[in-house]
Amino acid sequence: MEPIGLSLGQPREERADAARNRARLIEVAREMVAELGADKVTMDGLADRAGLGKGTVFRRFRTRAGIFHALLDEEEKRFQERLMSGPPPLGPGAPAVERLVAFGQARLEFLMEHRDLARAAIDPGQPVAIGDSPSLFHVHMLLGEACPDAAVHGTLALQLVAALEGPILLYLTSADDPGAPRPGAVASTLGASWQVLVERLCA
Amino acid sequence: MEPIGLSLGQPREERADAARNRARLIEVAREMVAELGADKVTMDGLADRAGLGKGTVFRRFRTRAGIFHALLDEEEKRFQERLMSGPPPLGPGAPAVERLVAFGQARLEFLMEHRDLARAAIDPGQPVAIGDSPSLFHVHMLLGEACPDAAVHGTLALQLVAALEGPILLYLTSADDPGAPRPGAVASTLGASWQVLVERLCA
DNA sequence: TTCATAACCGGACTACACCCCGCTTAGTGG
DNA sequence: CCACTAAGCGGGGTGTAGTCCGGTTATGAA
Repeated sequence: MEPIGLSLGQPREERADAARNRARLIEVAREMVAELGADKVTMDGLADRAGLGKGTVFRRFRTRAGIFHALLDEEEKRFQERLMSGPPPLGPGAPAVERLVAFGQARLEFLMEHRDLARAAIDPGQPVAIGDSPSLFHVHMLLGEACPDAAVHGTLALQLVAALEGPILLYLTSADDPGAPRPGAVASTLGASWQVLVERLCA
Repeated sequence: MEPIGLSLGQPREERADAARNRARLIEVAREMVAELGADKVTMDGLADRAGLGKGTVFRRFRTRAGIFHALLDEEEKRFQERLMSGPPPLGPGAPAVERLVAFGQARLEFLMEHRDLARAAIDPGQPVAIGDSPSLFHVHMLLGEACPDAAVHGTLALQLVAALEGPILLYLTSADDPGAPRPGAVASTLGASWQVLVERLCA
């Protein structure tokens, strides 16, 4: 007989050993990033140090970028928390424009803080998954609330997110560049101009 | 005796054989891109097909991305030409805001047309050189003219360029994705929203 | 024409991302 | 407790980016 009922979204839950290994890999990866920098972390090295086979690493994370994506995701969750249920103006309770400004500035700080991870999480030859990105969703929502008349919300939100994240993901030099300006300074400069952008857009 | 005079900016002109090889490599690379797609072009393959050693390819272009950058640069020059001396509103002669809008729309079309090259020209682990990018320069100039009151021009221009180029460089799926929307449609949707962005910013 | 030298060339070599497939083990139903 | 099966595991194999260095050649000067 077949088992009754429909299968779930995930065909099967992750096996216990697999989950254990994922956790261990993430832990070791975090150590290695802190110790050597993201660009010195290799799949072989990670597997060795975790005491696991190379195949295991790839099955869990698909690609090298996948590892850093997983690391970043953990931080991202904490950031989400602040948006959804933190104090205003970042969290709910303030006017939309204010929230948008606050979001941009917080997001810039977040990205600057984790920029090595964020850069390493980009999979070359694979588009950055923005479609299901919480950033895009959040900006889209606030934009619809703040300027209901701007007809092209979807696209505009995409461009705003690009304006916010692009400079750091694409154009900025990496963290260990000696001639780089202080991260805080960059974030606040970009933040100021984000504010101008948003406030004029929704005037 | 030492030769008189100061040395030039470039210590020495490129040797004739080197120049010949560069030209040949670019030519063959263009063929291969057209024939196989950018992601199927390998350094070994290029060297073989050009009848040259691999070392030569790397000396001329530094990295894999460097090749595509060189290819794109040739197109880019033609684009520049239109900005500097073409008919308005893209070229000089129209009000700054109009030129900015026109620039964005032309740039989007340009990037969509060459998006595979543009994507391939990104060197992972190396920031995209925006500092000396003509796009940034152009936007910066027009922005200063169109809204002299927006204090943060430099950064704002950077963000605008990111809003323009980011979606295509970062977030869009590549050309040979079957489910992708028509390039022209993407460019014009993004273009419409670029217009909203610029016109409100400089209102 | 010949010489000196700096730039150039080729291709073997290294390192790393990612694939593959036979073996092992966790989870399940009897 | 046992047998069965699918998921998981390991680590050798492959392809490609990028490095290195001994031999070669273009170029300018004598």
